[in-house]
Parts: sequence; structure tokens; C-alpha cells
Amino acid sequence: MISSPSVEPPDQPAAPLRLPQELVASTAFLLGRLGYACKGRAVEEFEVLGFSPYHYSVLALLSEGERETQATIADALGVDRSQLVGLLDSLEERGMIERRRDPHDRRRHVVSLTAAGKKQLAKFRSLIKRLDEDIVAPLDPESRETLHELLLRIASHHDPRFAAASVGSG
Amino acid sequence: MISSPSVEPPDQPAAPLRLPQELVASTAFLLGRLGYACKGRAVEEFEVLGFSPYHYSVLALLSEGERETQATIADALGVDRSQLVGLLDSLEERGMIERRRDPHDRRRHVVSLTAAGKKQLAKFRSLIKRLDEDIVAPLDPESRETLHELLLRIASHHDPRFAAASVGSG
DNA sequence: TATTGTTATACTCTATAACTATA
DNA sequence: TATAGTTATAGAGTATAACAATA
Repeated sequence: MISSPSVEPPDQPAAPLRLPQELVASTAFLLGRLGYACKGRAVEEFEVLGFSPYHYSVLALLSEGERETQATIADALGVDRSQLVGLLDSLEERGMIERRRDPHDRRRHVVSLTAAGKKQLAKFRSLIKRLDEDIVAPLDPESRETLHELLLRIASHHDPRFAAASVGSG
Repeated sequence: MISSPSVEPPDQPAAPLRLPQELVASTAFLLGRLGYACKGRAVEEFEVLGFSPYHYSVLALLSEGERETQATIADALGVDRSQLVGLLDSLEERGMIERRRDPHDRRRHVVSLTAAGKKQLAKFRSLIKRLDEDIVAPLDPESRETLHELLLRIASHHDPRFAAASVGSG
């Protein structure tokens, strides 16, 4: 028996493998689906290297300067403090970050990037570059720019952490 | 004691609650974060009505015509067939969809929308409309259009289910 | 033997809350 | 008593696989 789904004459031209028009018409739906796919792709690719996208986020953050406490890292990245512990553990085990107890407040850990961490970060950056290019592949350079700008505007509107480093407004 | 994080003079102008520049510069990262936030918002809002976004997806799909099998619904929406069972169960219990055994192949269920389902779908549509508008709030109408078009181009490039109903190419 | 729908199981992710050591 | 970091626990969500009915 043939497994073709349309043995009988197609009365209605309904394409079985098409999403409902009204879902595709929703920006929220598109963002949700695309975002999920992006995250999945990223997780897969980082997994190959034995890491997760969160590891990259931590290293990227630390590359902009060491942090006085773990809590500021967690808050900046929007992850739970307890979740960050495991991330830092694995990065520290591999010698990519360093935890130093703050002598003035021995509860705190000053976290900083090591040379090995910077090296790994470079690899992560080329991974992300490939991923970004793959995702926006069907767009020309100008459209890519436009898309990014629009996404950033929306993101920073809903979450101030996305706000671009404003010059001289502090 | 004041909980302000900056008691000491700020040597470095590092803003603790800002995401790393290079992450914000990544379209994949923006998409991932925004998508996650969108999904979360949607789940919350549907939850108030006692539903999930998946319920809406199913009703929206069925509003375009009944389906000969549950599998085509699952495949079109990209959910697992076993996951769909529970969704259809809850919708059927509330009288919003109907399962009829196909007399020609008693393994199959023909699934269709009821009057109550159509009514609920209308409520879902106004919910989604509000959600969409809230998300793209900072954009003017033209930018919203542009954003949607760019997202749709990317989505359909990676997943043919997003492809707009092409006229006369069947 | 293959397929449709269903149920059961396991696993990941995350959110919460308890715990320690310092203050 | 409150805070920084840590550990443990529980819950939701999802993916996998086993199962019964039918072809």
C-alpha cells in the first residue's frame, strides 16, 4: 500500500503541511518559533564543543571586565544565581575563569576571565558568527541590518538590559 | 544598611545590569531571547483563560478545514503526535472540537471544529492581537510590517511550513 | 508487518527553597 | 538579621518508547 496521503481526489486545496495563515500572520508567533529554533540550533552547536550558550554568555560578559560578585553576573545575564554556580564551576574546572574571594567581604567571589577563557571565547565568537550568518542567510546585508535594529529596539523596550551602551547619559 | 550596589566610587563605568555588547550584536541571540519572552508572555495570557498557545494553534488550523487524521495536525503544527492527544482531549472535553472515526479506516480520527470552538477561537484572536501589538509597541506601522516580512522570510527559508499560501504553483 | 492513536516512562530544564559562611 | 554563594528538591515540559486496535 502506498503511504501517500492523497489517494482520493483533493476536494479542497488544503496543504496538510502548512501552518495556519493567522499564526504566520502573528509577529509574536513568528518570534516565538524562530527564537525556539535559534536557541535549539545554538545549544546543538555549543554542545559539540562541550559547552552551552550560557557558557558563552558568561565569558562574553567577563571579557568586558571582571565582576565583583557572582550575583551581578547572574542579574546581568538574567539567569538564576543558583544556576550560575554550575556554569562557573564547569568554566573554572576547565581553567577558563577564576574565582577569587574578596578579602574585604569573604562571602563574595570576584570572577574574572583567564587566558584560556579568552582563547575559548574566540572560538565561541566564530561559532556565533557562523550561526548568525546561517540564520539570516536569505536576507541581503541591508535587510540584515534592518532586522537587527528592529529586534534590538523591541528587546530594549521590554528589557533595559538590552539598551545599547549610551554615551554620556550617565 | 542601604542595598545600593555602588557604595564605592565607580572606577570603571561598567554598568552591571547590561548585557554584553557582543551578545546584543548577535541576531541569533536577540531572536532567542525575544522568542523566549514572547512564548512566556503567550503562555501566561492563555493560562488565564485556562488554555495554552497550543490550543489556539489547533483551533486556528482546524478553522481552515477539518483534518482527516490527527497526524496531519501534529505534523503541520510541528508537535509530537503523542503530545497532540492531550491537546485534543482537553479541547474535546470542552466541546470545541469533534473526533469522528473514519468509517473507511477505523484507525483514523477526522477532527473538526465545533461552534463552541469557533467562538473560543474568536477570543484567542483578540488575545493574540493584543499580544502582537504589545510586543511591537515601540515600532511604527511601517516598521512593524518590515519586521514581520523579514521574520517570515527567514522562517520560511528554514521551515517550509511557514511558506505563504502560494497561488497556482500546485 | 505497518500505521493510527494512545499511554507510560524517562530525561532535561528550571524554579524554589533550604543550607553555610560570612557580615 | 541579612547577604553571597551553594546545594537539594520538586515541578513543568518534552522526547522516547512501549502498547492496543486496525489495516
